[in-house]
Amino acid sequence: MSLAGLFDVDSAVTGQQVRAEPIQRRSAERLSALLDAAAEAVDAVGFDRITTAMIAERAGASIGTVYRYYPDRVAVLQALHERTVQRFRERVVEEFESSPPTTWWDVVDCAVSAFVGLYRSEPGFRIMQFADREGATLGEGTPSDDVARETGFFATRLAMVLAARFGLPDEPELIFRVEIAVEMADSLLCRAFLHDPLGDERFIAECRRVVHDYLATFYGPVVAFPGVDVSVAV
Amino acid sequence: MSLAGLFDVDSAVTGQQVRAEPIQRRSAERLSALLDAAAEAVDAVGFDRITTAMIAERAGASIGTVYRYYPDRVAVLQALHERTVQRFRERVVEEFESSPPTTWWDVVDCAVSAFVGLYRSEPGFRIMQFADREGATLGEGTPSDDVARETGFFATRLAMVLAARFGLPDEPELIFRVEIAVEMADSLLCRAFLHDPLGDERFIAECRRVVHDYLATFYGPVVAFPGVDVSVAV
DNA sequence: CTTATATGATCGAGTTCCGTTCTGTGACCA
DNA sequence: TGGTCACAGAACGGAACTCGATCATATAAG
Repeated sequence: MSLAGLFDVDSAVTGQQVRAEPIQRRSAERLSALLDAAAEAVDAVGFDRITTAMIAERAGASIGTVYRYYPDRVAVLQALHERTVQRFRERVVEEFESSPPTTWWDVVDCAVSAFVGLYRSEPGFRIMQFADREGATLGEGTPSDDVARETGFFATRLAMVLAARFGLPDEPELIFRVEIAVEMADSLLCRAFLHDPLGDERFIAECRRVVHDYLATFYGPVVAFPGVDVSVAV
Repeated sequence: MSLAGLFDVDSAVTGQQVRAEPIQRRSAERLSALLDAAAEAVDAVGFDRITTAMIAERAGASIGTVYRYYPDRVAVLQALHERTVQRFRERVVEEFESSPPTTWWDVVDCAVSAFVGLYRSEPGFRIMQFADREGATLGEGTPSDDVARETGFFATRLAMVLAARFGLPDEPELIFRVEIAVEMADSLLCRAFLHDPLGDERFIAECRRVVHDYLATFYGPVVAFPGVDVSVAV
């Protein structure tokens, strides 16, 4: 099983948020144009301030067109979220290919780099944080419970890679620990970009260190880990 | 400077979200009744499903009364958030008094216990997570930039306690590291309560371990720390 | 102590804004 | 030329928010 395969598109969780599959090619372009518009709007005004009219206008479409493809407002945001998660996975794979990982740490490093890179370049990337938490707040009758567990899903995939390719023990604990690591990294990276659009380097660096140290507690330190002193200081 | 003083009410960040200060005593009761109602509503339907009418009805007031005290819907949620943060601080102080801390770890431990305890007992406590992130998404023209930095504010206070009472070096790094720790703990504890209303013990325990290990990297391990093996395993 | 008056506090119908639906019109295909 | 796909924007409904009328309380005057 290849790295790319593990993270690939087909294995993604697909919520049925699209109302009508695009028949003509023109439609597919409209669809992505709508998501692009939503992504811009996310950066411009934030999640909640987004109006359907705003999305339609930025996409050069009309209100009706939005509702042709999505059942409601939040479905658009969910679709954007899924596309963003997908692009994140693709970006991780790209990082793998440009600098093939040789240790489990390299895998984590690639994931962090991918996250940071996309946060800087991809409009509306902050939507990553959003839906994960939001799915929980919807609480009771949410149909797509899968979406709420995106982070857990990604962690599971990542754990599989680490087990299959780098000999980490394939136990249930592995998934749990990777999820812990993902959760920590996510929060620290989001914090890094909270006020700084380029991302506060101190938080990014500390994120790498924290994740490394945490996993190294169980799976041994990586030799020649750059810039981190694992020993106890002061 | 006492522990209680460090966390006390007066030093809290006060966003001017209240439209009119209550003159008569009756008003103060109304105000807290509105927040109580909002808190119930948070648990009942989640953030976004909350309507102003819902808050008014639960509080036994009318729509107009809500808008007498708060400029808009989100201001009510922000006020609830601040009150919750305040109660969290008070709870931490209570924990301090019931079992006085003797090491820096005890302080962290109290904070975690306070967080978990309130999540279980205080209605609408999940609002903690919310506004921190949300303040950021509001982005540009937010008048109260202070509110967005609640976490950072709390971390600063906590760092002061650790420095003043437990001899941790009073450097800028301390604040930064405490903020990292708070950020990690926050995300892991929220994750613990994401699907489990009582909080997943595994995540709570791992939160304690992670925070301890991180701070111990800089400030030395705590002797006889319960149940955590600081040495590298496997 | 009673009454007058000002101001705080409350209410809820009315207004506006926004999400969503629906109907009419044009574009592509057989 | 009939039929389906795609689109636009007016129309609808509900929720956020405003505003003037009304009630409650505190202070001042008699």
